[in-house]
Parts: sequence; structure tokens; C-alpha cells
Amino acid sequence: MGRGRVQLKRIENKTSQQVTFSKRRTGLLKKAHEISVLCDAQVALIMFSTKGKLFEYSSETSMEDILERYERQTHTELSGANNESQGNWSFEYIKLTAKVEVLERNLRNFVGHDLDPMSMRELQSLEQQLDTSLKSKTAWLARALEEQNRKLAKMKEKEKTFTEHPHNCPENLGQNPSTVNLCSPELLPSQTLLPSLTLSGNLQGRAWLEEKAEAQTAPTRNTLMPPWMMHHLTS
Amino acid sequence: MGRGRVQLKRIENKTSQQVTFSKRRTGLLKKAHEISVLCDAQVALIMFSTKGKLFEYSSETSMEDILERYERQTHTELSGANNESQGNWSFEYIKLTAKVEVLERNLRNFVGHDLDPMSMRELQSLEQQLDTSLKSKTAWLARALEEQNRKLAKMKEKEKTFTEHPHNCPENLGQNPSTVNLCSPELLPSQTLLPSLTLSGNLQGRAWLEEKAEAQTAPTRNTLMPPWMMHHLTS
DNA sequence: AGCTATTAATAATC
DNA sequence: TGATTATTAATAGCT
Repeated sequence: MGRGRVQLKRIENKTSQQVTFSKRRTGLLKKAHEISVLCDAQVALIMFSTKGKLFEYSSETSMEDILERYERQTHTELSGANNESQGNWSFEYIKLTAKVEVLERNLRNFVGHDLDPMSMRELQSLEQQLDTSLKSKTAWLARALEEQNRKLAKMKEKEKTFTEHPHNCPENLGQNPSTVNLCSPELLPSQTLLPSLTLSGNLQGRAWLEEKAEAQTAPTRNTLMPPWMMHHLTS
Repeated sequence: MGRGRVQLKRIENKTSQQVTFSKRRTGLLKKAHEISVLCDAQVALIMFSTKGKLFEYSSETSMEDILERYERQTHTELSGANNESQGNWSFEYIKLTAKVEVLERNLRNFVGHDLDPMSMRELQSLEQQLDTSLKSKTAWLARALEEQNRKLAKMKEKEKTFTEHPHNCPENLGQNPSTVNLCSPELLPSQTLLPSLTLSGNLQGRAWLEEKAEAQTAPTRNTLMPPWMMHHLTS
């Protein structure tokens, strides 16, 4: 809806990208508000500009409420270990570590391979790979934690027996083993990380956007939305 | 943009409200996707229909990532007490967080771009930076691990002693408060991450890290958006 | 920032 | 729902 069609592709010119972002952002916020009012829907919209600036909209109920509801509705099936309990911190840390490593590896790959078009496309699957990687790692972590906990539980029990003789053991030694120990040797980062991800052979469906971007090849004017997005359109 | 203007007011007729929701939802999702691609923005959109059905969109990076980033950016609260080990942890964690953000941004930048020689050099610098940072992080972790392992060894020994001499209770085991415990409750991750950190000097001033004020749209003419919404448009 | 020429979204209707 | 069409709304390209 401007003077000429626009193809769904990243605007390279920083300035016009900025301008477009500003205009479309306004439009998007407006439409988000409209649908929330017209259809009495709860809407949360979060946008980060390239420079990292945050823009947000949330319908009547606070953003936090909506996000909470979202988490509730999505994270229901996931392991309840997501609570703010002990393991979380270390878990998050390890997660980040993994992420960095994968990112790093890919960057290295990037540099080393002089960035041919293939690599570029492969790069686009990075996020998905990250997700996968983290998921596996999570499983692994869970197993490790469980084992560790079992050990600690054993220890604790022994201590308990121990403390039944107060005169012999005045201190409460149960504090330390009461928490999951993420520092066990098995959890060394280097060992924690999964084997390197293969970049090759991960092209499934990712090139979709780019292909659509070059509209010249597509005589049919099809929807501008990628297939994966259609999933959300099912009502 | 239909046959007649539409008032920004809740549609009473349930059926037409539903129809409108369906149509506009599609449009909104599409536009969210478009702006994310065109302007290389991170976008998260969450919608709950009146009936409670969830619809969502998130640009490339996962929804969780975006929401995380959102929380990080909004909740600028600081955790109060920082003891030694805790401080280290937080610091490292925050550093990692920042790093991931930078990495992701750069990856996003590279994808779809042709890497010019300059960028290439920047990339290498980034990599170096990462190595250094990761090395220190690893070193720290190693130290923590060592200590933790020592503690465990002691415990085991104690256990052994206990088994052999039930009435003998070794002292000061696991009492060292400075002992690194990755699982200590005070280290809850949910307690905040600082706003983005600069990774270090040689990353600043890069073309791809360019910090520029966003060109803001400040509609003087009162469009359909209520005043309170304008807040989001304020720089 | 403003100003159009145009395209895109969509309300009404079938 | 899904398609069609008449209209309005959003905006790309400029200044």
C-alpha cells in the first residue's frame, strides 16, 4: 500500500528501514489496539528495533497478566522444574553457555567459509538448532540432576541417622546436601555441551522466506505468510 | 478499509465479532511478520480470543527469548546483597546474557547480507572477544567446581568416618560460607539481569552496533489511537 | 516530518 | 468458513 509493491525482504538501507519501522510500528500498534477493542481480545505486542529499543502494547489487562497467561497456557506440559527453585540458576547459566557455544561455532564457521549463499541459508536455521540443542541438553541436565539428587538424598539420610545422636553431631550438616549440586564433575561445561551441530543438511523449509522474497519467480500471488505461521491461524 | 467506516468500539454481535477477529487476526499476524522481516525487528505477538483461545507470533528467535528479553529490559530491579561467589555468578551470567544478545544481533545482521571485508574483520574481533570471555568464565567455573568437589570429597570422607566410627563427628564440614554453591537460593536467575552490557571496548562503534536514536513518529494529528497509547511512541 | 499515488486490508454480502 | 467486491486504511517513495 504504497507506491509500488514491496517484497518481504529485509530492507538493507538503514535509513529507510528505520523509517519503515517507525511507520509500520505505529500501524501495528494501532491495529493491535483495534482488534483488542473491537473483538474484546487480550493482546500483547512486543517489538524490539534493530538497535534494541523496546516498543510494546498490551490491551487493558497489564502486559504482565497477559504474559503470565501465556506462560500458563503454553508451559503447562513442560516439566515443572521451571519454577524458581534451586536448579534454575545453574540451569539458566548452562543454557546460556550452550547458546553461546553454538553461536560461536556458527560464527566461526561463518568466517572460515567466506559466507557463501549456502552458509547463509544454513545460518538461518541456527535458531532452530539452538532450540533443539537446548532441549537435548535439558534432558541431559535433568538426568544428571536426578542422579545427583539421589546421591544427596542418600547422604542426607545417613546424616539424619547421624543426628539422632545429638551429642555427637551438633551441627546441622543437612544444609549442603539438601540442594542439587550442579558442580559435580559431570557437569563441566565442556562435557555438558552436546557434540557439535551439523550445519549441513538442515535446509528443510527454511529457504521458504527467501524464495518468496524473490517474487519474480512466483507468478501466483500467494499469501505473504509462511506456512509455519498458518498454524496460528487455525481457529 | 471495508464498506464503511468502523467505530472503534466493541462489536456486540458475537458472530460478526468472531468473523472480524478472524480476519483482523490474520492481518495482524501478517503485519507483525512483515515488520519483523523488513525491519529486522524482534516481534512477539500474543492474542487471546474472547473464548480464551491463544494465537501467537514471534519472529525468528523463539517466543521465550523475546519475552525473556522483554522481562530483562523492563525489570531493571537489582538484587540487593551480593556476596563474593554470588557476585561472580551474577556477573558472569549477565555477561553471558549480553553476549548472547550481541551474537544474535550480529548473526541476524549477517544473514541476508553479503559480508564485506570490514565486517569480516569485525567478526574476527568478536570471536576473539568471545574466546577471552569464555575462557575466563570457564576458569571461574573450574574453580568453583574444584571447591565444590573438595567439599563433596570431605563429605564422603565424613560419611565414611561416620560409618566406621558412628560416634565421631568431624567438624566444620560444608560450613565454609564462601563455598561456591551453584544452587544456592540467593542465586535465583529470576532475580534480574542488568540491562544490556557493553561487552567491551573493541565492540563499540561498529557499524553493526551503531547506536542511533530512533526516529520517532509523533502523530500530531489525532488518529484512531488513544492518547495513552502514544506513550509507546515516545522516544 | 508532511504529501500523494498506490497497494493492502477488510466490512459487507453471498 | 471461503470467495468476491466495494471502500477505506496503511504506507512507500519523495521532498
